[in-house]
Amino acid sequence: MEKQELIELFEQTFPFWNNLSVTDKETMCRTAHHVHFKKGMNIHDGNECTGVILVRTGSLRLYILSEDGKEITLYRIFPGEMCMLSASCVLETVTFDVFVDSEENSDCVVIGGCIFEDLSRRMSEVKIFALETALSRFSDVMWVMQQILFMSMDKRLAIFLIDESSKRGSDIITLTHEQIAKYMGSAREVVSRMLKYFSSEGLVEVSRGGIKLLDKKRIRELTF
Amino acid sequence: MEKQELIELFEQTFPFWNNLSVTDKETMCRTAHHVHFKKGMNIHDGNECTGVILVRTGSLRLYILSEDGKEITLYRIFPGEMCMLSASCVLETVTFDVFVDSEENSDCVVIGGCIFEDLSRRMSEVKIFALETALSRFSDVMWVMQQILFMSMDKRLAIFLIDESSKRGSDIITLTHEQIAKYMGSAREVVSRMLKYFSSEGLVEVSRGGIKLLDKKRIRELTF
DNA sequence: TCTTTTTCAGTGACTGAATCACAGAACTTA
DNA sequence: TAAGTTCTGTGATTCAGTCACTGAAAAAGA
Repeated sequence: MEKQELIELFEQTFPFWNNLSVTDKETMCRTAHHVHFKKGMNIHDGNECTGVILVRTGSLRLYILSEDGKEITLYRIFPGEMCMLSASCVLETVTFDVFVDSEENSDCVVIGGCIFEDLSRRMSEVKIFALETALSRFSDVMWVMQQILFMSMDKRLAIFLIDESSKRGSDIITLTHEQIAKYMGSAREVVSRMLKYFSSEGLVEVSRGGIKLLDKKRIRELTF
Repeated sequence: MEKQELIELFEQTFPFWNNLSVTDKETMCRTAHHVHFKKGMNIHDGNECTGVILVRTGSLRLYILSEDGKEITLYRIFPGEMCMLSASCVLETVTFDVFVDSEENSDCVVIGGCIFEDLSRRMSEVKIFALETALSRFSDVMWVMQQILFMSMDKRLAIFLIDESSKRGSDIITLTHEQIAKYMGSAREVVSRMLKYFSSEGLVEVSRGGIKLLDKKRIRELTF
């Protein structure tokens, strides 16, 4: 990856970039690693401080894990966004363990936690950016929680299908029931059964590894 | 409330206090209101920016509310602590609605949201404090979520009883099943049934409005 | 190409917890 | 002491998650 390219990426990602000293800019560029993560690979497991991860292509999934292996997806990170919670050392106040997987083959740029930590200690601007980035995900997480805690499965699945369809810009969702269940914090069988019900109502058409939305209007009604 | 008393409170609460200008200190003192909240009273409902609330005596309960009235308690705020999420205007990145009730008769000091906002815009130190305070609760909320999502009722109730007993420094917990259910994000009947089971096992003794912990050792074992 | 293996989906039985609809007991207040 | 309110107990029901297993479809290997 070109240095110029890296600088451009940093410019658009970090509002504080232009206020950094030449030395700090140099350090950032020199220490930033361009990393390719294979689909399904675990990137961060709550232990060491992986650092700040910028996603260029692909997507990451951030989740919590129970002792008996149950996962709840908190949110996903798409190109242009970044993962701040993986830089646990920058955010001492965040004490719960998050896990990060690469959902697809993803190209990322990783900035070592200590580099960022050093910057954030010296420049309040950087610290504010880190805190705000982390805090803004708090709201995403609360939305997920409200869905899991307050909404019925049919409503949640409808919301998921509509969201996913608009995000990907397609009426065909190529995800397995297992994946959907993970995103929704539910179980595969539950998703399968609900999809079958949706299908019997003519809302969707299910096939192996894919769901086609037939009647978005009526699916959307379920989300109200 | 004496001005001197107020200054002392601010000194121990806000690490940035001594770096404020005399004018700012003056403004803070002049605009801070000493408010008494009656037990059970709603203090903040997610709409207007109530401001930063410092608890002096009593306790507040912060919770989210579903459309059909179900509540999940996120955390509680005790003397010496403060509620930052009620200052929604200071934290633009927090977009979900929280509700705050006074659990008991509580003496609080409220600093208007706009005063704090103005400060935080001018002094990065104040902004960092606000963000860090809010973010530190993120971890509390995640702990609550992990309990609700991953743990069985008996374990959760055991954790609650042990926590509450150590917090109040007493083996007798004077809460109704209804209150416990609200704190735990469950239903009264469920708590009643589980308490009856605990009682049949000789772990606790239940009476109207109170629970006496008989065998803390075995209750604690349930929390593992 | 034809197996073999792996991944994905379908299904019935079961369990835990939330909800509903009561009833009765124990305090409070008039 | 009666009446009202708050708190608790209980059975029936529903919903979602879990378990155990099956078959179907796709991918990999021979």
